[in-house]
Amino acid sequence: MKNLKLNKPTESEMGILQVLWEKGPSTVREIHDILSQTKEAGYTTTLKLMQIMNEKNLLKRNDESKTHIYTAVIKKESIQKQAVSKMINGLFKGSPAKLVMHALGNHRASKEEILEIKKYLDEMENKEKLKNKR
Amino acid sequence: MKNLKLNKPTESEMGILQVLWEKGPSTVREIHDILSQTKEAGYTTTLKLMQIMNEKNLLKRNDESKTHIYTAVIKKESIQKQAVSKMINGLFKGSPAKLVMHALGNHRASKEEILEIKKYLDEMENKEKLKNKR
DNA sequence: ATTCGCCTACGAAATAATTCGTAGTAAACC
DNA sequence: GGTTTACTACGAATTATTTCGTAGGCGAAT
Repeated sequence: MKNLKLNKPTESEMGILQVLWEKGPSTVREIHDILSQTKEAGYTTTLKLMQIMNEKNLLKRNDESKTHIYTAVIKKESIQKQAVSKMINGLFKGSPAKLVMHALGNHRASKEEILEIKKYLDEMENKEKLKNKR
Repeated sequence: MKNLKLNKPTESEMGILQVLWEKGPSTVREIHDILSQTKEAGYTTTLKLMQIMNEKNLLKRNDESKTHIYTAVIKKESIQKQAVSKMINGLFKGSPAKLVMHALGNHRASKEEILEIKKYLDEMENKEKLKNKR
């Protein structure tokens, strides 16, 4: 049996994952350079972190060449889902609508985005209706 | 000058805050009993945590009677706002709409809630228009 | 007055997460 | 060939967070 534990990434690990999701497979150096723009940290710190993440199966790596290339194993969508759920269950006590309005209230959305959301809501309502008919 | 540091609550501290927000000012015992339903922990652990939070000014307490009563100092709204921002800037890279759709996609919203959100969106659009007219 | 139950205070252990120094190695360079 | 440069490996220190045992106090019940 494989070691497929459900390891949730720590705060710093999230930082690394986000860069990997954005850039795709990368070397430690690449990740580190990007993270350095925002955050103070030594190179070996980033390296160590990524090694640990590799052990935890958050990342996998290709070490054919001397300079290893890391890839995110865990999918962004799964973390997003998990994070949204946690927030709705915790901070917004079961009300997705409250979260939605907070999100829209504090972060300007473009007209296109607003339309998109409306469309999405319409679809939800239709599905709802269909279900009730049965 | 007062010690008003910007202490962000840890994971466990969040648990306590959430109960306090829900129930209002409470004793350690009350908080602990509620947390115990979900999570294994000794009473003195909860106590210690709340004492620390008091020092950090996350809570304040009334110790007139032997059994102290704690109140959340930090407002739920401010944490919500902070959490939503973090999520939009990090996981959803600047797109509130994506977050919104994730939230609605994975957590059933009632018809009323959907209507409410639509109303909210309409208001946003109107404000937008007014602004453009000026 | 003694015991019992519940409360606070607080040190300190246990655990988790982060950070970094040092050593070793291979390729590139002079 | 010797030196410089850029990597990895990894132990171990540091810092943050969580957990709990133990001591002492106060009031109600016996």
